[in-house]
Amino acid sequence: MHAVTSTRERADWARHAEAAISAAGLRAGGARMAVVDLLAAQDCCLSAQEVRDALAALPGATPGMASVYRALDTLTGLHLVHRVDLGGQAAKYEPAHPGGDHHHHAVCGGCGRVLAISDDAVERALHEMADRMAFRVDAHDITLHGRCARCTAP
Amino acid sequence: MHAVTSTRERADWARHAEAAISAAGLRAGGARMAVVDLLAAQDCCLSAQEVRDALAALPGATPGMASVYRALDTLTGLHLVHRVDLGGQAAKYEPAHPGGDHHHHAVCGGCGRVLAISDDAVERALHEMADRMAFRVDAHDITLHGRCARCTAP
DNA sequence: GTTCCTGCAAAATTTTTGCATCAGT
DNA sequence: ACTGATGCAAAAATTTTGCAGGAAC
Repeated sequence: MHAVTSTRERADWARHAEAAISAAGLRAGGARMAVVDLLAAQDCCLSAQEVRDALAALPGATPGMASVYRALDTLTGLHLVHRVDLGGQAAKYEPAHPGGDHHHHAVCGGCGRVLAISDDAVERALHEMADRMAFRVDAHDITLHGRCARCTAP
Repeated sequence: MHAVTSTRERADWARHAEAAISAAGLRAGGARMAVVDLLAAQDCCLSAQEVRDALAALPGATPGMASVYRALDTLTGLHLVHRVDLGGQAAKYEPAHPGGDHHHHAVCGGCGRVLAISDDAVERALHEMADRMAFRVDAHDITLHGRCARCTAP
């Protein structure tokens, strides 16, 4: 039930993102590609600040926060990145894998960790609900709040 | 399927909130109670700024933003209020009705309106998933993004 | 060479905190 | 009266914007 993203999928996403950026008539700038490459290597979602910090830890020039935000905005606009609001102050971002790896998030109130979750039955019920609604559903997010196994003390 | 909150439920919530505040050893201060009364009258969620603006439009003293935030924090801590992050910049808040009126949100990308939604099948699937998980689920949020009927132009 | 991208700095937004004063119990 | 709540102001945190210079195509 843990949504796992394979190394293959990650590389695929980075290539897909690069192609989509190019197809949109946009350029492969340094900061933008650094963000793509960093996100491609992630399992879970990152905040803009976390993206910047991670890039700062890497060799090479560190992009400014503004460029990180602009890159994330652009990628979100191209549906290459999914923006996630988990209740903290800062929004988080993660790669949107075209085919599989559709997942949601469980936030532990104890340690703050974010777990990826996925469940076919829930997705099915959600889609059936969407079909019955007078609302065209483009995307959906589910966030669970609670305690992870490690933080559930007896 | 529209989650409707009756006048009765609203009054109940305000009374319940007042009792819970008192039971927690907290006081019925002016700003705090103004926020409770305002939220009790709402159908949908409001941001802190919207709460403050609505209170400013009412006769009587207008509480400061800090007091609004503190009231909302306190109420959220007592599980009287539910904090909702719908993807905008500001968090929103709505009364947490003890028994019924468990609902989620659909955000229209066209007009920005927020619709309340609820679906038993989805809730059931979600609870079944929670039972299978190594994670104690205390609360969950579902947010749909898309277009409302009015904004789906042909 | 043209146009977009980037970085810095400044600003706008949202939320939190310190402290003196006021109000509820 | 005692203690917690409030308001103001300042600060912190997050995100956006303007503009000059640099990079991609």
